[in-house]
Amino acid sequence: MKQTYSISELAKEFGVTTRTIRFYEEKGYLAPRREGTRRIYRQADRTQLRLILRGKRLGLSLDDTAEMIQMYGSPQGNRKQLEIFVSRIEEKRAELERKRRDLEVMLNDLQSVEEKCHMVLAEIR
Amino acid sequence: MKQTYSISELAKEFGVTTRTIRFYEEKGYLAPRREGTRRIYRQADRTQLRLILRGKRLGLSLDDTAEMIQMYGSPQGNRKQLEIFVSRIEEKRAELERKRRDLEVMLNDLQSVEEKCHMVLAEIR
DNA sequence: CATTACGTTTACGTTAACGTAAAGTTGCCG
DNA sequence: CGGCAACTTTACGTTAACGTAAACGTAATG
Repeated sequence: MKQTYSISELAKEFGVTTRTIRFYEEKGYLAPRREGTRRIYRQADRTQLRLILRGKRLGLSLDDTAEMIQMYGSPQGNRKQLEIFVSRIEEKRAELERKRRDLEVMLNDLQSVEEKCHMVLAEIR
Repeated sequence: MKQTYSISELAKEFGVTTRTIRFYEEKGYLAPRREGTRRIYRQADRTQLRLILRGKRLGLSLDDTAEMIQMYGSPQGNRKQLEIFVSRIEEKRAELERKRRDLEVMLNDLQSVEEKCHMVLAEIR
């Protein structure tokens, strides 16, 4: 289990370009250490990148994803702030739940199409 | 149950702008009838729009979504073609399954954060 | 008949998320 | 020491998915 990674190692591992990784840093979503001018990524950076890419796959904007990642920290603030926070979490959850329903429907549709195909194929023979 | 809709009715119903709907038509993903110059949308168009927006919510590109919608038709072609078709379906399914796993994880994470919040809130009182 | 509401086409503008190219630095290998 | 491989910064380019504005048509309403 490696401790640190170069930018191209990370790029390779996650199937993105180095430009993409630098772009995320440029936007403030990654902050690797430096060794001279070289970027050094640690486990935490790697995790951060994984979370960003996960959000991306789900069609979230970088900003939205970053907001979600923020939420993963331990909850702080007074009662009022916490309640606001909870309601923001609820919003995100509602959005994700909707995506999940959409996903279920699409998967069902695909499956039934595939079954149809198999039936037609079985008949051809 | 209405038979036809104007563009702004559809826009309102789905929470998009008329520009968006015209854009989809411009790209060939919608083809409403005309009454003079006015666009008239029927149930099939409405369904088509719903499917497009569903794909969008899941972060699919318009092209990808259109490809999926295409698949919903009844399967055609000879054996070879059908087998290729099935494997394309499988690819889509794999992609969607991955999204689903991503979603599950994010939802779990959000839930546990929310629980933490409630615990902190309970302690504050 | 003027205004208001809704529709149309045409066309240029905008934003997010990178791609791509140029030009330079660093470290190691033969 | 020459050269390649991997890294760097800077900066302009690109694409999808619309936004926005102008300029016009039509039809119902006060």
